[in-house]
Amino acid sequence: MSDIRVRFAPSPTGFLHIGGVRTALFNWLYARHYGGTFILRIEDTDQERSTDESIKAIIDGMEWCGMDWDEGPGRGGDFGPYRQTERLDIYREHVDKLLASGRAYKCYCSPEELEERRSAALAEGRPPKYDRRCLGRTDIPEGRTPVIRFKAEEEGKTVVNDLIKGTVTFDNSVMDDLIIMRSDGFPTYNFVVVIDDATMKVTHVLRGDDHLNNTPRQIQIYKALGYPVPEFGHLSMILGSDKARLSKRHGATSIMQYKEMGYLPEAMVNYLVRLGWSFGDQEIFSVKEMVDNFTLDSISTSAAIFNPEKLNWINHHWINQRPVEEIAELIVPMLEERGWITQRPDIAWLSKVVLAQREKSHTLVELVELSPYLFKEPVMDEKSVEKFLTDEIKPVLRQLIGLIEGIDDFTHGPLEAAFHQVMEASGLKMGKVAQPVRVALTGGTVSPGIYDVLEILGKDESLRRLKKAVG
RNA sequence: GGUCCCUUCGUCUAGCGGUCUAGGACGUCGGCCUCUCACGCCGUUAACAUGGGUUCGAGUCCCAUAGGGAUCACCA
Repeated sequence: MSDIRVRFAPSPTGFLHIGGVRTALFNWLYARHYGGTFILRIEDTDQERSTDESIKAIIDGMEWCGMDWDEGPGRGGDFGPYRQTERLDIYREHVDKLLASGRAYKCYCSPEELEERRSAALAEGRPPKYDRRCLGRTDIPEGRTPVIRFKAEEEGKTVVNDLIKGTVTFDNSVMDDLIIMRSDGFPTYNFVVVIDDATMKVTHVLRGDDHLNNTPRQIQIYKALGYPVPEFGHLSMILGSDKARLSKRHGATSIMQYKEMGYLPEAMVNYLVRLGWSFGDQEIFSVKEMVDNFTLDSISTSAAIFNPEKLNWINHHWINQRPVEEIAELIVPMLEERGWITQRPDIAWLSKVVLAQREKSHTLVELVELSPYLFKEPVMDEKSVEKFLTDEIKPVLRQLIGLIEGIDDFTHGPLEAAFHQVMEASGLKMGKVAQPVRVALTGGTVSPGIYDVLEILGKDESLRRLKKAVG
């Protein structure tokens, strides 16, 4: 194992977001490619919004995608705990250290005062920066619990040598003294993320580029504490079709929603990896190919728009790649949900359904919804009945019924022979015979190949439907 | 508004100074195949944001402008 250590650190305030999955994926791939360690850490210092259900959603999503972590919830590790609410002592220790060294100080300004000064500054067009009035303050106001601020560098520049964006320079004068511990005793994000990454010995921080602006202040904290500064790599965001940050109004954003919509994890991961990463002209990647070829230098710097059509295409590809039996297993719950089956179906039989329908399906849900007539009485489409189940064709169908009744091996070969016999006798072309049969069996004009439909339905059911159609 | 990031077909992207009259993929459109619908196959469509430099030569380097995004909380 190399000494590369990366992490994915979501906050459990909702479901696992598509953007988060992509960030996790890049970290995971980086770790797996170089034989490093992948850490899952739960950032739950926001007590108000964090929930256990969300933690479960994150874990479920990660597992569904096949991203396993080496350290973190359920796995343990030498640098835990891996939930921030269980690390409060560690943060306190570091705050004290900063306080002692003079790199942090107590601030008694109330939120109201701060807000007042903030808006005043904004109104005058000045940057809203904390004026340090509590730095070195000796009078302690009664009845106020202070926050603790980090004393930022006043002069010079802080340089981020970003693995993806390149060298980014920030002027220290734009950074103010950020609050590292709130009055309720809970530390804040920009502080804990540093402590966690430092104490967990994270070597590479790969995260969304919405954090790029936070990086210089974090670097200052690393330095103030004497910790080595990790490498940073800031991934650009995933956008919706209107170039705005991906959100609910662009459709599904939760990874598990995609599972429910009938997407395969290998398809999601394949699609997501190509959003911002490329390997020549290759579009289709197995997990192994991704791991083998993943490097940071082929990550693009610009934001990418999430494109459902391409996802569909990739999902279609992977649906057709999986063993049919596995797809059959995956659609069982969907069939149950719809009440189309009441007991566990025969997987060998269900696999035939999958085989017949998967080519035209972008998702598992589509595959299922293409097939109601294979599970229950078909709904007869009036126009199709009128057009194809004519009086002229009925004698032909009766002949076919007669022939079919004599078939014991109800499979493609014998069925085809029966059709050809009927075609010869009637002088009709395949299309003229197949369409009426299709309508009789499925209620409509769209279905898999007619022999497949017959075979899936089976002899008894096929004959029943055909007889019903000829009256 | 300040700061930071980004800018090749509608979309994802290849391109790392000459091989680019810019390649692939999704999508679109057309065709072939065909028992329907699809799949598949073949073809089509369409882009270097703009303006200056640097260079013998720029999609590729630099600078402006424009546009987009992010961020400026006792959220993460």
